[in-house]
Amino acid sequence: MNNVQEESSRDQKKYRRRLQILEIARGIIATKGLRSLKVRDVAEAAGCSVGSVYNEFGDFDGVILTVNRETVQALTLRLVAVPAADPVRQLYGLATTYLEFFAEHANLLRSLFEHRMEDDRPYPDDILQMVMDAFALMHPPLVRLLPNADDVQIALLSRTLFSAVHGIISLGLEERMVAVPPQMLRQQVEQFLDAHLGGLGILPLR
Amino acid sequence: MNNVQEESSRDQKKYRRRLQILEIARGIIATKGLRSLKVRDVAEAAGCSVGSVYNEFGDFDGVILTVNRETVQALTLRLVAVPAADPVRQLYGLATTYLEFFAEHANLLRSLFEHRMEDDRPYPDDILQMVMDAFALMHPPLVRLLPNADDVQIALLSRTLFSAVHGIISLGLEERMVAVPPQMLRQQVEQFLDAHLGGLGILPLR
DNA sequence: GAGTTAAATGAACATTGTTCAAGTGAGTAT
DNA sequence: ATACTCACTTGAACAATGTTCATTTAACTC
Repeated sequence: MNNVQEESSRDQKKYRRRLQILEIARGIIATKGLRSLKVRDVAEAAGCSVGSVYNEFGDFDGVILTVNRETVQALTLRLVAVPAADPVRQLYGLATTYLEFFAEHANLLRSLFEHRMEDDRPYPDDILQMVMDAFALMHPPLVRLLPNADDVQIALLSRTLFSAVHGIISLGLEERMVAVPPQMLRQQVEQFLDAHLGGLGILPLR
Repeated sequence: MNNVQEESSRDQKKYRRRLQILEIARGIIATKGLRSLKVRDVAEAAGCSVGSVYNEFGDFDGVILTVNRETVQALTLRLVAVPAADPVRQLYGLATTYLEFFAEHANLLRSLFEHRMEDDRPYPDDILQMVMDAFALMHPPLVRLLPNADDVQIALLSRTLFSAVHGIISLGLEERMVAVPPQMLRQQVEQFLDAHLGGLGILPLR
């Protein structure tokens, strides 16, 4: 039972620390990259022992995967908030929103796409599914714009188009590779959509 | 001076072992992924001490980067061999050749695009330049197909288009993500080019 | 308050990248 | 042929980092 001095139960404390660990890990990944994430740094910053990190997440991959899971969730929140009134604007909105999110959280996105599991353990299915779902968000507007097309074809097209946008953005923001200026990148993505939608018989925005 | 028993000078031995180390490292990356590459494994397989690996490559990143360098070189060789007679076919050829190469050497390509340097050391410029140059191989055919376009615009378009193809392929081959069947992926890439070239006012192949 | 149990601890261990003092041997000079 | 030199090799030791677990702690229960 709770008394006055203890403001939180054991579970609440545990949960708070879990969040704290995740926040610290996310901060390190975001600012210094996944490769700079170290168990001891996280434990020290969270004011606990390394054992506690393992107790909470099983292994270190568990911390990374949880951060990655939350990254997809945050991305999805941003993407589903794109207005759906005009399907063409929605497609542009999805692309530029992805660009904005990627630019704001480049290292978190890289952690999501580049992290490899130890040995041959499989990547968690739920994360993969969330990524696939996010990439499928172009499906509804495409259905509206191509009412005569096969639904399976559109599903494929949706993934293809989003993957293409992903490629343009992820390589464009790759500072290793003489990065493209961010404003130019937006223009690049939009021009890409102009041409591609045009080629699909859809009247583009410009 | 050489005698009969020693078939090679010191330098030749050194060079041979360098090649051997690279071959072993490449094999491990290709079959088990970059994360499974270990100095001791490489040294043991090459029949030398870990110190010799360091002596030859400076640090372990040096081995990885040399493998990556050779990967881009091999990729470039394949891409420049694409026939240039018909610029439209050349564009399709570049894309499908990239797909083939990526499918054959998925882990080597991932090593190239996903490897991050320790700390904040910069990625070697020559490798970045080679990647950029490879991605610029769509420039000449695009110039021929869009004679009235600004050359800078075409340079941008070339990189955008290749980046898009890269995104489609790298995510499509990502076995983590319920990979797309390989033959379907080729069709996907070609349909992508159909639509995009069409949108650019270029008559596509199909 | 005593007992139970989940959680925390951190030292010890395992793995892996890195260094370096000592040894080796191919080339060279005499 | 012998001695010398110096670049290269070696592998043990070290450093950094992920992982485990016997012990301790403290929250909860009765």
